[in-house]
Amino acid sequence: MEERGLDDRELHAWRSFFRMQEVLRGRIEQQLQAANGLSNADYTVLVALADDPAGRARLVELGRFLGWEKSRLHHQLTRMCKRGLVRRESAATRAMFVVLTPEGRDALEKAAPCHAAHVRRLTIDPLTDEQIDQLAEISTAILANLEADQQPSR
Amino acid sequence: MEERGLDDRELHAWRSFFRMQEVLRGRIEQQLQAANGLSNADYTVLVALADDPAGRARLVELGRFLGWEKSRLHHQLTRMCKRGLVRRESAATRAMFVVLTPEGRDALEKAAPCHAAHVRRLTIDPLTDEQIDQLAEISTAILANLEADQQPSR
DNA sequence: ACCGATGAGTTGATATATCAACCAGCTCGT
DNA sequence: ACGAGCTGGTTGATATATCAACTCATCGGT
Repeated sequence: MEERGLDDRELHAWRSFFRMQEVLRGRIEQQLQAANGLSNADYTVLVALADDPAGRARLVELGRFLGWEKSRLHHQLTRMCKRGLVRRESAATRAMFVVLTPEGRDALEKAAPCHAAHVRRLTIDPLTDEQIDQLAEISTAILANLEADQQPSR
Repeated sequence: MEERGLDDRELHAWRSFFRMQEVLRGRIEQQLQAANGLSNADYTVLVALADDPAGRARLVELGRFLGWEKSRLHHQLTRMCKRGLVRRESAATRAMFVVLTPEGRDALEKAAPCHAAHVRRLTIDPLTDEQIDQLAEISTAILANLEADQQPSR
C-alpha cells in the first residue's frame, strides 16, 4: 500500500538502511554535542579547514568541498564565528575566507579522538572487514549515481 | 590529523558512507517536497499510519515505532494537523490518537509511487542484487549494535 | 562605454530537530 | 491516605536546514 515498485527485498534493504542512517546520525550528533559541544556540522567544517596548512579556505571552495549550499554555509559560519571557532577574513578582491582560530583548532583536536572512537564503535566494530569494504563500494556507487543524475550545480 | 583511530580503509568507508547518506537524504527530501509538498518526515508518518486499517495510532505507539522523541512527534503532528493531513483524537482515558484524514490518505497515495520510483532510481538501480542484500545486512548489523549500545529508552 | 548575465556572498522567512521544563494522572510502598 | 516517582503529553527556546530574494562585482559582447 506504499512504496510500490520496490519488491520486498528492496523495500527491506531501503527501510533498514534508512532507519540505520537516521539513528546513527542522531547518535553521532548527540555524542559530539554532549562530549565536545560541537554539532556534526561544526565538526565537519573544522576538519575541512584543518586540511589546509594555514587553516584557511575560501568560502566557495569550502562550500563546493562540503557540497553545501552557500546559504547553509553562511549561516553555519556565522554561528561558528559567534562561538569563536573560526574567523571571517575578507581579501582585497571580492573574496571571502574563513580561518580556523586557535580555539577552533583546539576544539577540533580535543574532539577528534573521541569522535573517531565513537564512529569506530558505532559503525566499524559491528561490521566484518569485508562489510566495511562493501559499505565503501556501495556508498561510492550510490554517490556516483547521485552526482550523475541531475544537479551538477551547487 | 583528524579522526585518528580509523585507518585509511575505515576512514574512507566512513566518509563515503557519510557523504552518500547526506546527499541522498537531501535529494529524497527535495524530490518529495517538490513533487508532493511533503517532507520526508510527513511521508514517514503517513506511511506508518496507513499501516493501521483505520489509519489510527496512539501517540506513544507511533513514537516508539518511528523511534522519535515524543516532542519531535508532537511538533510534527501539529504541523501535519495544520495542513489537514492528520487529525488528533483524544480518547476518554488519558490517551492521544492520531488519525489519517482522507486528505492525508490521498496525499500518501499520490506520493507513494513517485517516491518509490525515486528511491529505486537513486539507491536500488546503482547497486547489484548482491549489494542490495549486503546493504540490508550491514544496516541491520549497525542498527542492532546501536540498539544494544546504550539508550534502550525513547 | 554600456548592458545583461553570471557568480559570490548576504539576508530573512520558514520548516524542522533537539533539549529541557513542565503538567497531569497513575502506581506503588509505607 | 499520602507523597515519590513514572508515563504520556505539551510547550517554548534554540539550533539547524532550506528556500527565495537581494546586492554587488566582474565579465563578455556589442
